[in-house]
Amino acid sequence: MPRRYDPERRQRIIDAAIRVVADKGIGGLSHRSVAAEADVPLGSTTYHFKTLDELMVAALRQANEGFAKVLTESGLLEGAEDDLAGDLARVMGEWLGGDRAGVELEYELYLAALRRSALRPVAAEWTEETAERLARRTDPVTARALLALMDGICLQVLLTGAEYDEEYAREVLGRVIPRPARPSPETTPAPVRPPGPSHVRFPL
Amino acid sequence: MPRRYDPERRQRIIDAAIRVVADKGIGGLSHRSVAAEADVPLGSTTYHFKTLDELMVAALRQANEGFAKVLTESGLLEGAEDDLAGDLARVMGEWLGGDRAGVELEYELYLAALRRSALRPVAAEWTEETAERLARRTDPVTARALLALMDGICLQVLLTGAEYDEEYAREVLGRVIPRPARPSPETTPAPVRPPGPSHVRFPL
DNA sequence: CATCGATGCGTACACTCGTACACATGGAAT
DNA sequence: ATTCCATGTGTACGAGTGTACGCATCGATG
Repeated sequence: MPRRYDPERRQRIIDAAIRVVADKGIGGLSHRSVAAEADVPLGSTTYHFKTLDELMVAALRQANEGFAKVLTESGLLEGAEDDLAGDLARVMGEWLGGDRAGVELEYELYLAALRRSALRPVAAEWTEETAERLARRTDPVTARALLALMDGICLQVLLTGAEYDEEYAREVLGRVIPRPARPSPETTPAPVRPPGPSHVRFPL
Repeated sequence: MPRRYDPERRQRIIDAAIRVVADKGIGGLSHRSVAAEADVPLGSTTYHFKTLDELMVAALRQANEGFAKVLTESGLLEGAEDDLAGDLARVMGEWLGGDRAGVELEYELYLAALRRSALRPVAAEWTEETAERLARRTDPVTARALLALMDGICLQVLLTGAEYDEEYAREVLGRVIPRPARPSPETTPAPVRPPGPSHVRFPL
């Protein structure tokens, strides 16, 4: 009986759970499948995580760091440039274009909160935090809206199998961001920017 | 042996499947659970739907009509008024405020397409069609963006347990819609009210 | 009437699941 | 040194699963 008193046992189980969800989906998540993937006996997974919900909470917490990391490393949050929409569209592109399975995994766990109330606080926490970080380059309301729109765009891509269109994303994200009020008090509400949808390609 | 040769057997099975998903989630969907709910023998469900994917496709197709119906009945599509954002926000409010379980059901089936490629064409079809209908009151690009944003907003509400804020929705939806540059005098830039991220309630 | 295919019905098999529990082990506290 | 308890291990049980298959029943076709 090797490997007893493994101090990282718990972490290894979480990692294994993430791998399981990544390639078999949430439906394939079970104490047994995780135990096999982590190469630990069944009793070990049930000991550390009494219920699958507990395990999913831990997995979601860890998986959530995926996009957060991309966001951090993009330097987008420190940047002070004007083109926030373009930056976000680019980051989304990198995220979606990179480890697609990882993206699906994150969304699958995130969306699981729809039915599993145990996951809701974690999902809420993540939304809260990300919106807050985003708000550094805009205002809280806009940050939340950008987050919602990004979610919607990603879902359209993932659910329908469409191609991600960065130009399109940049365009519509830009519309959500209020233009910095010009000093001239005259340029009333007009969110300006001629919509010119003519040159925007559609994801099919 | 009553009820043989039931011509509506298939439809009744689909209805039962929807009820099962509605109150036990997709995880609770099985040939047996559906058979019990529809009050038909097991063999009947397996006969009409060889796989659960087939059954889910049928269920999703039918469930998708929920929001579509709300959209139609709202008269939003025929209306020619200016406040499309407000109309959409109102409709969303009605939808979310009404049969909440029904909404969760629709999203659950819709989101299931993330992992089940069999559902993707159906999801894509629905998106396509709804965007098209929406485009009657704006342009195709905007329609798609509105759809994405609405999905994102709904998900934030459903996943985090937050309250739906119609005013907020109206505001940000409005930003996505390009204003036909018209010199209307007093339309204010509408200062924003945050959705109050600080007091998001958790269920439970 | 005879046949045949679509549909319905019941049952059985092999499998996976969560859960429970009894037991082993070793570090920490006393 | 002894005790205690968190942790790890193995096994078993009952419930639920998809699937397959044989038979029953009807409608239509010839």
